[in-house]
Amino acid sequence: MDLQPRQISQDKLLKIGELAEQTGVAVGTIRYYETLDLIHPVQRGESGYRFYDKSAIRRLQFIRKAQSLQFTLADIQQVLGIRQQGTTICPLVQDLLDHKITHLGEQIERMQSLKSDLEVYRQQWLDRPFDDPRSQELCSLIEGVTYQESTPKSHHLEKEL
Amino acid sequence: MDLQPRQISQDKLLKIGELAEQTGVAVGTIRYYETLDLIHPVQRGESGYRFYDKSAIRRLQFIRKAQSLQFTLADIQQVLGIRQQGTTICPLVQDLLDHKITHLGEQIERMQSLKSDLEVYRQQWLDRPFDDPRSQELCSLIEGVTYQESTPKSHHLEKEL
DNA sequence: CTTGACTCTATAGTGAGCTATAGGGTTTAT
DNA sequence: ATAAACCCTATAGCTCACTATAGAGTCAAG
Repeated sequence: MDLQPRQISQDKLLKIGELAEQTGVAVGTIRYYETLDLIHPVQRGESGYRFYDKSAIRRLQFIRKAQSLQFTLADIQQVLGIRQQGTTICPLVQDLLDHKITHLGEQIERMQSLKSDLEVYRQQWLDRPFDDPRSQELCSLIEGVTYQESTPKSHHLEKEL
Repeated sequence: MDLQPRQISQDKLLKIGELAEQTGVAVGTIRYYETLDLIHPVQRGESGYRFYDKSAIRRLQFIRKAQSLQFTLADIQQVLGIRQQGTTICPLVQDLLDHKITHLGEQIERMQSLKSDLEVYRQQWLDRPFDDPRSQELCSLIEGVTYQESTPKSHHLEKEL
């Protein structure tokens, strides 16, 4: 009956499938993210269809980048959620960022250390003939690598990022 | 009736609770790892109790280290499993190591890049007064960071490690 | 004006890595 | 000899991040 169901459209808006295609994030995943308040459509059509603007693309890209770096959706929720509430909670953001930066630094160090452990291991493996019985010992190269964590409860770190 | 239930004990063996305490890995988790063949007791008492030697401690530490660096239990299974079968599958180990080393390098790079993004973001946040309306824009600093992945299907990487 | 591709909601299932519980047996200290 | 603290198996449940399914409505092309 109405001529234009998308009244507000300044630019062209994207339906969820189009957004999915442009970002490589599955439709179902986008809807799932919405239940977590990670992303919302700028409007809904009368039919209930979701419509997104271009910022949704950047938003999804940000989420994917953070995720690929081991940030959980809860982490991302925090960062994005705090933003939405304006600037009154800056110290909180500050803490969060400091925390993440520190943890990231630690994790990079540990990954670098494991990487060189593995490189040593690989080199030893290469230098040795297949049937050398001492290959058994090589495991100590891996098993023996020093491993100190900041907290005694080893599970803590993984949740800290 | 028998004087020493632990016949073979050259050194003193650990019961599962002691192993758990010494490593910080929960008893239930150790039993769970056993179902995955990641670790086994050196013997069972007549009662069915598990007894471990010291190598079990190093084994669990290795597993935790690898895990904290995003290796899955399946990855660890492979590395440890291959070891157990001797040296006949060296090329496979080689591939696995190469693969992991490469991926680790990539991930380190990406983490470094995110870290500096976050440092910029934090600095900007610090430089700006709490009530500055432009704080909104800061999000583009995070949302706008360049994000290129090696594969178009973004989910692949996480499973590759 | 119908067909097919798309969308909606709601709910259930997946896999990884555990954690908890039930219902029992064993060891150890008093 | 009895109670606490430990151990056993088997099974169920949990969190995270999705993915799939059912059952229904909507939109765009021919």
